Amino acid sequence: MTIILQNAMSETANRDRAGELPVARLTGTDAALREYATPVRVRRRQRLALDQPTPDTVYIVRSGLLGIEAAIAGKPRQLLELFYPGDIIRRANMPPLPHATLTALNVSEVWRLPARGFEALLTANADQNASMQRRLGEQHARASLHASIIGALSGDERFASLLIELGLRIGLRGAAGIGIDNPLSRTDIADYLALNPDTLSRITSRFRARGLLIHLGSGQILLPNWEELCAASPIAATLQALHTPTLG
Amino acid sequence: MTIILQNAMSETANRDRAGELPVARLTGTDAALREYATPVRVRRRQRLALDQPTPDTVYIVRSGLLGIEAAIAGKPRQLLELFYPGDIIRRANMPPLPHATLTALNVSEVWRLPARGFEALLTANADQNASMQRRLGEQHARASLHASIIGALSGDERFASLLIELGLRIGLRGAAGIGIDNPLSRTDIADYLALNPDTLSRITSRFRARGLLIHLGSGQILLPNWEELCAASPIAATLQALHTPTLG
DNA sequence: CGTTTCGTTGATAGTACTCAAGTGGTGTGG
DNA sequence: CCACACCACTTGAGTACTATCAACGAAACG
Repeated sequence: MTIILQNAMSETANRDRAGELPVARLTGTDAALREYATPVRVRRRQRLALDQPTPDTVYIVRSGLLGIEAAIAGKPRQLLELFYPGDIIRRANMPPLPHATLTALNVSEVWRLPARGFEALLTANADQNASMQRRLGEQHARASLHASIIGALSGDERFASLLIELGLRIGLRGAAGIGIDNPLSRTDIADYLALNPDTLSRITSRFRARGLLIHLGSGQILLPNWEELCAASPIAATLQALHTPTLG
Repeated sequence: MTIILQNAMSETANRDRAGELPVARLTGTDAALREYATPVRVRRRQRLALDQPTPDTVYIVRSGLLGIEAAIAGKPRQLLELFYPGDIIRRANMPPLPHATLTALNVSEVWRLPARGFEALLTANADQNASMQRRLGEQHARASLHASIIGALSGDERFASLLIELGLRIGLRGAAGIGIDNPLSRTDIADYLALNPDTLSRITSRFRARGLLIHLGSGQILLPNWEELCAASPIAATLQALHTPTLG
């Protein structure tokens, strides 16, 4: 099965994807951005400084997968938000919760900008400004949807929604289904979906029994039945809209 | 008690507040904004068009209190986000969920701008751009915190957090405690906190028994013990940071 | 003054959490 | 090569919390 995945043609091969090599092609606006930015490569589980709100560094994801962690006093750790290539990360957009850290969930490359440079870039270039605005709006929509998922969906539905999101973002279409490489750890998923790790384990067992999920080992999973997986989440259409790259 | 509230001096009287008269004083940036904007007055429960994502109208709250509602298929209605004076509302920042509507939760005034006018405003004025960016960032932080609240806190803690938020935003400090005028309906609160209305009723009963909440009738409530209320929420400090107006 | 709507409360059921024991894979040392 | 420890994960039993359903009470409205 793994071989099938590796050789499979992906329908989404023309866009950035977590876990792949950093994109080399630069658009015009990317080149302008590059002048202000410092490229930073991070390994898996590496943390990026996010504690001090005053300097307010801006990160722009080039490749890989990152996440914001935080913990409310006396409560288990939470994974607040996931960041994909193109996303903009800054402390001021996150709630001032204790132990808020930006962590690379996979090997990633980000561009680091001082807040002043970011602001200067936006005011200098109207197109750049509009595209950043649009991207921040998408991220806001995703954050709001995440609250909706946690508040309204059952555990099974939450997990199905995450699998759909990951499939759309970093999935590779193969003959046996959609393969996902290097996903989040079980603890990460539990923290993201506001579930207990034990409960999540029960859910994954149910999904395997239903034929929705196959564990391939070493962090590789396979989604053999995309149709039925989408049927298991009441927001499959919304996820499709938010996690498919806009062509414009 | 009502009289006490009406005559009470408020420590926060110098800022916009829901339920009061629209602010009349315009700063320089406000005046620039005003050229592009159409003022719209809405009564309680009035809905504003938000369905079509293409024209993407931008609303800026001048006074009052509004909220975004949505419903996932087969699930109860949700109140995704609350908007206070100064907030920026646009469809593109919200997830594409069915039945998404913008509703005035109190008598309010908003400024309506076409998306093009909003963009033009931002590119024309760097200060305006920076301040809008900052505001959108705050709103993002609040949306993210809301997910955190729903995901990690118990029903009692969620309700305490909402009372603190409302107290900070629209509360009037009186001799008997902090009074709040015209709050959300019971259903609104339940939909916002991702709780069942019946469960919420039990929680309010507990809060009254604990001396944290007094119902005054006709939508007026009183928080007699702010200290203890803050102790009932693990994120009181975070709420304070996000819902106190920045002096800059 | 009836009707309607909203809010409260009790009994019951469902779901997820907690704690604990068990399983499987991996790496290390004998 | 095997024994062992270690870790992540799984699974079972009991518990806590919230949802559901139904009945009741109170306030608003015509």
